[in-house]
Amino acid sequence: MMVPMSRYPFKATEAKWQEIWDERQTFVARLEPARPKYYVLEMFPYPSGRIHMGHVRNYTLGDVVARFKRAQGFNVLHPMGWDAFGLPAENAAMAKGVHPAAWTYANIAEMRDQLKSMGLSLDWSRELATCDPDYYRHEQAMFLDFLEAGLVYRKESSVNWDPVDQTVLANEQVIDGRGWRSGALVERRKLAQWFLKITAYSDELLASLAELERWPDKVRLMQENWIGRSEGALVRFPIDGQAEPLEVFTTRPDTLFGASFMAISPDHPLAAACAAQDPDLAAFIEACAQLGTSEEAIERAEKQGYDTGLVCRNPVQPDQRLPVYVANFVLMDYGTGAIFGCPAHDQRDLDFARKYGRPVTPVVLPPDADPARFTIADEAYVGDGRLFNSGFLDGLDVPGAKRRVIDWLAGQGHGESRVTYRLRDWGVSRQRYWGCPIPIIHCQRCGIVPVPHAELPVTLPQDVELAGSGNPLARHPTWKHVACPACGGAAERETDTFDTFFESSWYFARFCSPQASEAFERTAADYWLPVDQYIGGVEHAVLHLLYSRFFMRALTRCGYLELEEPFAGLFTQGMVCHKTYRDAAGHWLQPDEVVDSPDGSLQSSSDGSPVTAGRSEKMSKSKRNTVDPTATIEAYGADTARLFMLSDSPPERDLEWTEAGIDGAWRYLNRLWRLFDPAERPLAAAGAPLPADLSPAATALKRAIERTIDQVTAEIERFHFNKAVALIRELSNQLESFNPADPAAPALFRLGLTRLVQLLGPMTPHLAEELWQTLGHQELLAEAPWPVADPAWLTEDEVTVAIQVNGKLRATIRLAKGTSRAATEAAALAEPQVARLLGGQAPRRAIVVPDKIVNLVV
RNA sequence: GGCCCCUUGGCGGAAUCGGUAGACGCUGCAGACUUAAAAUCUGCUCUCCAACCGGAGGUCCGGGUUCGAGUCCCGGAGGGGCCA
Repeated sequence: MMVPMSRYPFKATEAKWQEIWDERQTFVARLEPARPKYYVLEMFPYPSGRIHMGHVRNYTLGDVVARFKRAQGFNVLHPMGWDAFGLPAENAAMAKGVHPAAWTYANIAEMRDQLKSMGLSLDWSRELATCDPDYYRHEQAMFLDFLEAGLVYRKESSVNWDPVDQTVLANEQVIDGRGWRSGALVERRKLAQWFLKITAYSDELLASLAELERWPDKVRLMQENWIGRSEGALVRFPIDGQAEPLEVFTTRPDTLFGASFMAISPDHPLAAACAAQDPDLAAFIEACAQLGTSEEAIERAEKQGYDTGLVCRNPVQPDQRLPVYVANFVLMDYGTGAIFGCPAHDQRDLDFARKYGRPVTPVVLPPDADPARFTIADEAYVGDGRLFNSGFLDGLDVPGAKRRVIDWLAGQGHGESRVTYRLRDWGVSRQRYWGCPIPIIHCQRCGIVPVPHAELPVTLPQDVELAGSGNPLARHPTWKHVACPACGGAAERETDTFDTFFESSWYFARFCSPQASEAFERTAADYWLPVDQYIGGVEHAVLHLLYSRFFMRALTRCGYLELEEPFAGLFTQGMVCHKTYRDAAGHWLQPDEVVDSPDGSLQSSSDGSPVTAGRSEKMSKSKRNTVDPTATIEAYGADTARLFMLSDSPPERDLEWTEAGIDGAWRYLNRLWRLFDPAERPLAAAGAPLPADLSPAATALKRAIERTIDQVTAEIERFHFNKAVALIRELSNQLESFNPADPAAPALFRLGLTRLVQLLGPMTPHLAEELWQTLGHQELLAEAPWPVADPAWLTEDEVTVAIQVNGKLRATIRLAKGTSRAATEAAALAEPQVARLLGGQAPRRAIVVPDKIVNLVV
């Protein structure tokens, strides 16, 4: 066995093993019902053209889990696909004159090669792209089934409308109230759109969060906030001269006696009714529509109202007249689209009351305040206290007053308790070309007609003109014109396409049977689902993950699957960051455009002008602080990049990309390579037993080997990959410095190196596979079982006990494990260093924790 | 504004339960090898006092609980996230 002990030839080695894994179909998953399964999934990428460091980190983390679980004997499913619909393809098409499909598939081809160069243990036979009609035909069928199940409806809803581009904008395309492309002021416009009834599951989606024990608390909290359950009351305020009362949802019914006005949303039907007789009001409502649709924009805008002239009566004190305003800060989508204003105890209401001269009556008295003198200046009091100025509620605390007033309202027929949610139904219509067509036909006579299942998929037309205004599908000369499936008359297709979150809400289930003619093959889905470990960025904490949870419930209701929670375990990784650089003019510079001077200053590599380094930020094109993973893999190999991704930073935290860190990983791989030099460290024959008599050093090494197996296994299980790497490095340091002349050395080297390679397998698979072969193994490391520590060597017979005097460490002693309290204390007192400090005095008190610590108090 | 999280050497970080703070690595310094450099190897690298032995301080700041606090509690500062 001759191994060339120069530098580790990563290029040839990585190519060699990737080819072997591929040929032997090592990572192709097969349904084997008798074996325990483990489904590892990383969030699939958008095919933007090139992978970035965030991908490298994400897929490295997932690959460690996949390879680890495989070694532990699980039947692992680890697939990859493409989130292939979306706006960037349309933008690229317009900018470069390529068809979105051509652009997308070219990007996929490129990125597939890049991912393959990472040596990931993926089952590529299950690859899918969501823009493939064979994929999206199923979601069209799902939509129709949801429609039938009552989970889909169509309603008028506000969208951000760019009046110059004549197009609908997503919220993130609105920057400071203007269209990102045209720069025109964005308007709010009503459009009939399709909605999925996610709110039908509000309570369930909220309650089940508690069962997602392997999800980060942070994400569960975010979803909880997003669903936003609030308990309160529905209150009916009679309107003078009208039969129908004004319905209001409030979380503070206890402050009803402090009401001083009513406010309704500009979109409220009552506002429209009043505007019909009042042109000024109509103009005001029009102006509110300029505000855009985001809550943030509405919140930041100045509070404005318009008095409709209508008057409500306060149910708890009917003599009180409450003017009704149309107000720009009341949202139609939340509660009932109407509120009562209690200025003393709500800041927004207070600002409004001050502006329009409404009275401010405090009704909750803070603890210790004097009821005769307590007044509200320009800050509302939102805290706890006792009710006053409130008739039959006087003297109650806030929760008590809420219960009391709700009982009273219910008794009088003026209201009842009510739970509302912040969560809104999911609007899935997008006025774009590069998305899944919504399989609906609009017929003049029959109305809304589903496309018959047999005619699915509704595919996108190839010939499309993307430049221009409005929805490209609507502008297409022929595509939308069809015969009505019901009456045969002339009708038109729906020209909107689905939100791309639609595709990502079920792709993980499709991976179980990606070629099946039906959406899911039940045996496969039942076997593989749920995903055991899902890994991705925290930016998807709410939308994607919540939609998917809803989707599985909806699919279950429609008989597709039997599954509630798609992701049993979730891990959210941190971002990859890098230093930022700017030249004297303030332009961002790429890292490779900056050179270090010997004096420590930074200069531009092109013209030598001075450069300032900024703080480390998430890698982004705009800050030009990206590092191309392919260049790194070219220069150092995939294993180096992977190892660096796992070292140092815990995976949930942000990782600082540094050249020094990459160098460090590369040096370590070469060090490992040299560790296998048979001239330096001859190995015993495979299977040769350890000598019976071990030197103390050999015993310690043997123990270290076994303990490392045990600890690395535990750390990988806990996702503490940085600690696992540290432990592995520690063991290789010990092997490196072990005396080759020790009689047990050849056997210990073989054992230690074997274990080292096995533990490294999930992290640096190519090098590990190569070294595994060097050790003489015929089978692949990728198919070898995970090592198990010999428990006999995990227990120490001697332990180090720390001795403190008054809480300060003064000495450490070695004692036999399990030494009694009394003996431990005696040994501590006998320690010369301790005896000196005690000066012959007996300690006042001695705390003894056997095998751990002694604290002597004097 | 509300809720939640974080803060440990020059740097990334380690320290399952309240029990030896700084594992592992990066950087830096010194040395070995070399004609020289790279690569590699060895040693040192929290601060202060001390030639050495050793000692004092130290986990954002201020309090508290405890024999003992990076870890628990209260208050504050700074940073981040979510919701407004």
